[in-house]
Amino acid sequence: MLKEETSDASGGGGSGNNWARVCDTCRSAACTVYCQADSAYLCAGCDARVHAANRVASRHERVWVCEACERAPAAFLCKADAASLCTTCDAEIHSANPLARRHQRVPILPISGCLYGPSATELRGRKMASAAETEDGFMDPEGDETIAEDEDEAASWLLLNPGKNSTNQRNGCLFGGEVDDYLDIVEYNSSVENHITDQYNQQQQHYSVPNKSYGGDSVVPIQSGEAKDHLQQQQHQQQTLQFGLDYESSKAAYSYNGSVSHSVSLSSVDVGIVPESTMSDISISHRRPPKGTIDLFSGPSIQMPTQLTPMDREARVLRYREKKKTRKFEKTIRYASRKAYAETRPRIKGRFAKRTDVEVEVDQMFSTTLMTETGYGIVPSF
DNA sequence: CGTGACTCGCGGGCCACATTCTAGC
DNA sequence: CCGCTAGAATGTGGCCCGCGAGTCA
Repeated sequence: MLKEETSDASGGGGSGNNWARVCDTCRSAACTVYCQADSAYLCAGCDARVHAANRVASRHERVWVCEACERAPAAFLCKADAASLCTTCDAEIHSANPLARRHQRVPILPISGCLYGPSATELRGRKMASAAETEDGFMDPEGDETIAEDEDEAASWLLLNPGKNSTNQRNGCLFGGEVDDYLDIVEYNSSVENHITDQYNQQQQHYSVPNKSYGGDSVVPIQSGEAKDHLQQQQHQQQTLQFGLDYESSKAAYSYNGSVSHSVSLSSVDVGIVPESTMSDISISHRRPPKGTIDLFSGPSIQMPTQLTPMDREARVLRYREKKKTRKFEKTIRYASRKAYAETRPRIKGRFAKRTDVEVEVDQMFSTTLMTETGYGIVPSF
């Protein structure tokens, strides 16, 4: 019904055009809230009317629309700017300069009922209780069997990330899939801090944002230019990478300045190409943890929860389903320069073959040209 | 209904080498 | 502590081949 034009609801509507999104119901007024259950953008009037219609509708969770682009659900509240921002705008605005990066932001909690009624804290409990209801929009249409399957699968791998979940739990809110997903990305940047926070600062009340010690932004994933276009690929990648993070190696990863922008002009860019320098920074912490540190895969760092409350399990399953919806299976290119080289290498039956001296010379010429045209950091071999 | 032969599609392995990273000095 | 160097590890794309699933007699 109202699901048309909402496919970009997951924060992708950031800076497409400057026009505010119109209400999906009346099609006349600018939307002010996004209803997660209906997947619809509504103006204040329609929101009040639709969600006051009955008790079920009144429990629909809504989030404010981004104040910057007015086209996507807000995911973060910037305290410094006193503005609600979607993930895209948040990333753009707060990666603009070092000062902006230090803005403290907190995830926006969904609201339900009357927008000026009960507090979000009260409503959170309701969401937990009603999460299994079909009108929450998360119910799997495939039926109970699939759900049980999902839950089993979810339980099998979601448990690998206890710290993150505990953070959300501490926050007292099960975020919508979009926000939660974003936090998973963010967690690449902030996992270290959150990990420590989880261990040593159980009293912290809200999702940890400040990150002064590393000079980077713990909330906004650094993205610019091409990298922003491949945010989703990075999501997947970073979700994977975060499991391999450890404190020492992540410190190195935090040293990047976030202003890297590479242009990729290869013909086969239909896969997610991650800016090389950024990814190399990431790879610092991923590929080979320095000796003397503990890899999460081999060490005892992951503390598997011995027992899950039904609420915990439900929350994890919901998060898993949301992630499952947004999974990206496209191959992610971590090093565009290596891709460029691989594409130019001679092959015999698909295998790389040794190059002749002539080919080496040609390749050197190509490398020089490519470097000047694309900005890749390709160093010709001598 | 069970079994063997055949086809089809998927996924892993292989290759060379530039790049990246670590250890040692 | 910093810089340099040597060596090891990593990642990249296209093709081949094995294996499982599906179909048919």
